[in-house]
Amino acid sequence: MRFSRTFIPTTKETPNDAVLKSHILLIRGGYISSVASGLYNFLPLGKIALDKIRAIVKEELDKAGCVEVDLSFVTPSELWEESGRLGKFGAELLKFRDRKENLFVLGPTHEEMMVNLVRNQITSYKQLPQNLYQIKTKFRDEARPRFGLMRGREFLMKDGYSFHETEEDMKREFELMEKTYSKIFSRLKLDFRVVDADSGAIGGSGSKEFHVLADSGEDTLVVCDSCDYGANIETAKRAEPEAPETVPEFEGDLRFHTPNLKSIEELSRFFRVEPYFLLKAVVKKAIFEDREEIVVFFLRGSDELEETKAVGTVGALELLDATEKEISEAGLIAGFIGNRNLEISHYFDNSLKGAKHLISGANEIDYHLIGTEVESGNFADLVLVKEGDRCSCGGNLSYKKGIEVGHIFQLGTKYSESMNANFLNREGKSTPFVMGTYGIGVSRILAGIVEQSGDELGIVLPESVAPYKFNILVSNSKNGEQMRFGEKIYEDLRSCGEDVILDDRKDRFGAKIKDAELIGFPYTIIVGKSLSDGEVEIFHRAEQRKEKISVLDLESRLENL
RNA sequence: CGGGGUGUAGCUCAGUAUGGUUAGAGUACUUGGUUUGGGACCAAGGGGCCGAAGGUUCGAGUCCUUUCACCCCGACCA
Repeated sequence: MRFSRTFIPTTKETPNDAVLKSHILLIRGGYISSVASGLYNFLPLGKIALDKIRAIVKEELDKAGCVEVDLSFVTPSELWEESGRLGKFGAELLKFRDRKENLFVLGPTHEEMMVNLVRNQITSYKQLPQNLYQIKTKFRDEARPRFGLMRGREFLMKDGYSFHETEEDMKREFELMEKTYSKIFSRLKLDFRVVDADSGAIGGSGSKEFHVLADSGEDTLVVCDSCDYGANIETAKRAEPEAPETVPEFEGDLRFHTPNLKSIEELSRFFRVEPYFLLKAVVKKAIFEDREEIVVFFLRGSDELEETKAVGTVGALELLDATEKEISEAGLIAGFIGNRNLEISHYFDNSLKGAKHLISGANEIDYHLIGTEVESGNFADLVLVKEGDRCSCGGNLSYKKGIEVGHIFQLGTKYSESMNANFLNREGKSTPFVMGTYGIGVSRILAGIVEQSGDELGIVLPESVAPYKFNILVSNSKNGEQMRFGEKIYEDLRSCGEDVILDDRKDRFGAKIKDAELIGFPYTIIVGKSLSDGEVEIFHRAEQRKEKISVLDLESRLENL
């Protein structure tokens, strides 16, 4: 490609509506342009890069035995009613009617469509397993699109769905997909982590996310420094912390006057007791589909509540902070809440199983109980894992920020049951498919790569993704000798099948090299004034290094890049 | 959906507290000339419904009302 003939609108200024590095650089580099909130055009460079990522995804999936399809983007609302997700997905679904007043949905994900495709077509265990995927535009009417390609409304996603005879076979495929995804992200030269994830409302026994590590990531990951444990903070586990050495000797629910002492800190100081031995009560209002309820979560005073875990524990749609009014209406006294004689729903964190020598609220104003115990109740993992907590391997846990680029899911029979998608098993019995579902955010990967490797000069892309591996920069395009030599390398590389672009624009050297740095061509061959001495330079973008080389050695040097 | 901010040339922004020539700069663009290794210089040009609608006024980019769009923080995010 000749630079002068393609369309690469680079800008010197950073666009006023971009904040994130990847967003700024992709726009400045002429990869994308914005259309409306959460909507982007892919310009020639962006399109090529996206296609290259897409090709890698496809290649690895096909190797793993997956089969590509392409389902219609516009999906009939009936399918969504059938699965029960029309209301649940809510405002994120972009709905509209056709001229006959039929309701349609722009696909945000395609479980329904895919189940609909295979049901009544795959009818026997002999046709299983099957793993179908597509790489296709999705649309989610996000409440707040942001960060450019990172969280757009329209985006390119690979979504795959597998169908199995048994749970075991689905798990086998799940593991295969984990390996396949890891290969894909490795080929894309991403620094990524596979972590345990919250299965969420969708259910299922296992879910893993693939995160590109980057400070700008929206998710917090808990990772171990000595084993390969990693988890989204929403589901992260830790080894039980060791109890402090000084154990308070209180026993037997002694009522103690504690006027106005409400916070963990105040109580800890007053009683000279580690927060570990205080019973912390967190009051929330749980919202269910048909009702609301005040719920109390008990933790050790040294711990904090992880809300996603709490939501899962009570099976609520969401948890809101309870207001003072709601707390007192529920018969609770803020600051003095304890587990004794507590009428309303409450849950204990697992770390409180069999806990003794505790100090808790007495459910009575200005009184606490000392030496109380937790004997029985509903226990669950509720705790927010903190940096510095111990991993079960003994290592140290710390936080990292991640950009979610992949998510694999053991779905089970949720959709096949609700949508009546069955097959005949070996016993001749009609059975719902056991399903897995696997997603990759293809356009988000492009943002993730730039986020992770972009530097102060601009974009840095791995060769596997870069639109052009070689950029031939003719320093002075009016200089016949330079231009002829540039043309020659250009033709040579092209005939070798390399992705190469010839910067034949009439700009000066400074402007062209700035663009080369911004766009991030892996190698820029600078044909300049030293050509008369028989030399050119190769600029290595990632290392920001210039290499002088004799024109005689150029060909063999380029072959080895 | 709550809170905040911004809309003026392709892009980045002045101008708006206090209304008043023909609305500015930089950059980008066109033409001519000089220049040619780190976003050149000189000269001459083209480019604006001042987000939209309504209002106040002799007069509105500027004041008032309504509205739309975009961005940020939060809520939300299979």
